[in-house]
Amino acid sequence: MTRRLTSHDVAREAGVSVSAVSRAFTPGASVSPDKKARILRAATELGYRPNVMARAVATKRSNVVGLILYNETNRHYPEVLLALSSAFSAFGVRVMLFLLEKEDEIDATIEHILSYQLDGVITAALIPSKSLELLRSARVPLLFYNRPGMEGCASVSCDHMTSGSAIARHVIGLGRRNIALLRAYRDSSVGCERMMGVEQEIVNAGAHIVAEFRGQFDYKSGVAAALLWTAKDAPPFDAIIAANDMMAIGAKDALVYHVGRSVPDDVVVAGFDGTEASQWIGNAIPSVAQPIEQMSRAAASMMVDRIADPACLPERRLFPGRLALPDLT
Amino acid sequence: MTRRLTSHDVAREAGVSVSAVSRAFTPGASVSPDKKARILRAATELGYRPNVMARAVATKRSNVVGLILYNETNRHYPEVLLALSSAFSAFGVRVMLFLLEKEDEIDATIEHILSYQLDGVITAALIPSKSLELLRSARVPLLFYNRPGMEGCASVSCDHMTSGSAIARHVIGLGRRNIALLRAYRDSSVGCERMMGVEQEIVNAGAHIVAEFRGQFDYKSGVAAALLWTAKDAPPFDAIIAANDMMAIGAKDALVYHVGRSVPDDVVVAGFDGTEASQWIGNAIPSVAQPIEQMSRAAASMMVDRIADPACLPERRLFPGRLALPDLT
DNA sequence: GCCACAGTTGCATACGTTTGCAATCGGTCG
DNA sequence: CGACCGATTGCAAACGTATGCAACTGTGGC
Repeated sequence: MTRRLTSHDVAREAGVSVSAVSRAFTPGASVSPDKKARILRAATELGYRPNVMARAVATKRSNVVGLILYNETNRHYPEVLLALSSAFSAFGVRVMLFLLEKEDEIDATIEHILSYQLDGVITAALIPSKSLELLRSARVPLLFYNRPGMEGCASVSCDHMTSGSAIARHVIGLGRRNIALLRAYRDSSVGCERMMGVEQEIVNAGAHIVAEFRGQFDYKSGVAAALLWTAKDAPPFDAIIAANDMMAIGAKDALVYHVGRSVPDDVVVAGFDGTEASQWIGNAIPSVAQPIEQMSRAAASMMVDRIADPACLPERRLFPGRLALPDLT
Repeated sequence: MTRRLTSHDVAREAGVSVSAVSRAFTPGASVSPDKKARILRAATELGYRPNVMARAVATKRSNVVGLILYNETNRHYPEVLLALSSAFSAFGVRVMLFLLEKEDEIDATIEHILSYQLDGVITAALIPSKSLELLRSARVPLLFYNRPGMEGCASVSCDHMTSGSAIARHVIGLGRRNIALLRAYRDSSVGCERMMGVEQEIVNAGAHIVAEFRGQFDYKSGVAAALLWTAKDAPPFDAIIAANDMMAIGAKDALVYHVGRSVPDDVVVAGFDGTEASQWIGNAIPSVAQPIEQMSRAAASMMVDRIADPACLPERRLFPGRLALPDLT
């Protein structure tokens, strides 16, 4: 039964005290260079690595942040998770994932997070004010990702409204005037902001919203909307703008394969997120991509700052979307 | 400056010792029912939650497992991550993500993992024998996910070979005899196993492999392969089987939109993974889905077992793929 | 030779929990 | 009534690290 190596073992091996070992592994601590070298040599020789958990208990800092995500089918979040995890690792910070299976798990999740002594929390989910208060009183820095966020809370978001205006301008620039809007459900802040931008641009340009439908961000919703809009008695339209790419692709497929319309000749179909699929030759959906890399890096660095100085101002950073137009070769 | 609540606070409030508080929060510990109730009441009243880090130090068990993934564009892994995280949360175990940006980070990552005192490690990446030895000597249970794994290592995988046979049988059942193979790079075990199954079935059925190409699991590779195979002097083919859906969709798109072939009439294109995109009307790619949910649940329960009893046999569980045929309505 | 001083070092304590052990308690059985 | 037994309880020592503080070192200035 081999016991795990501790700083005591290294101290004995190098002929110094445990304090010295601890200091050798703490950047900027007061150790003479030669002693530090001797300790590090002994450590690598024995195969010692400081115990992060014990360090966390002693310093009250875990170097781990929590990430709260919905377990929805939205294929966008996994990508965000990877980008965030990668961005944080540049700061030596790890990410622990907290998935919400159901809406009402959020309070229990916050309780979990509190007991994990995390240094901070990034959430892509809304947080009820009760839990928000809990986090605040425990002084754990909070950062909203793509959420409007509360007053006094830091956030990193894509500027969905101007993204909406941009895609609408592009569609209108293609000569379309009668536009059908494939919205998301009402409490999706991202979906609402996008569509607000879209509407505003349509109004400004004097084009028309001829039909609306609320979907669930998924392929099926797109199909359903397109079928509904092409039933008889439905008003004619020459463009569809959907709140995300999945719905746009669903609508496009239904138009082409079920109804026999030509896309983009008869109808231009546009979406959001700039997913890979939107750029495939077979889909060729104009879209607006979120700058996930930049947003993640910003989130990571803001979080690290807030951990270092909790009194740091709750900045809200907005990143513009990037128009992603399919390469029609 | 409010200090964090500790078991001492609860003990004082409830008029008991810290040990009693600890036992009240430890299932199966020896506390009288009424005292336990009093403690829990005091705890919720104060808003106390045990400190998981400190507990981890004391018990040498963190209730956190590490998950090693490649940061590749493979859209399949994020889904696995979510499923695993969800499966583990049923056991009260959290998942900490370790992303490999580059191939050579694996050893450094293992070092990190060791210093995090994780209870176990699930890896979708190969692990060099040096690091493997490190993990083994630290007695941290290891589980390979969709990797052949070493001797004596537990693993959970999809049975890619029979999946390959199944999809090939399906393609041949559609009357195709001249099949082009869109392989993955040589060191992808998943890709190789799939193609071995495919080849075996083709040979058994007396059909022919008329062309081969190695891709990178991405859309672009599929496009490139299809263009290559339809250049003049290339042998004719009536089916393509690709090592995953992305490549299959790329090949299909190139055939349809660049070359003007009809899919599936002229050429049947099949893939692997049963992604949502493969089932879209516009793609309609026959595929084989991995039973991610079941695999994740199996992985979680195996890992939990191995944590409880490290001497537990290194079982290898293989799950059959599920044929995913597009709904051609 | 003495003092001030900056840089090192180790001791001891703290971090918040768990747990072995011994003590205590109440009850039952002979 | 005493002995024994099981359940409960608190004390104290872990777990592995960080760090304030005092002691110690060697240096230079007067």
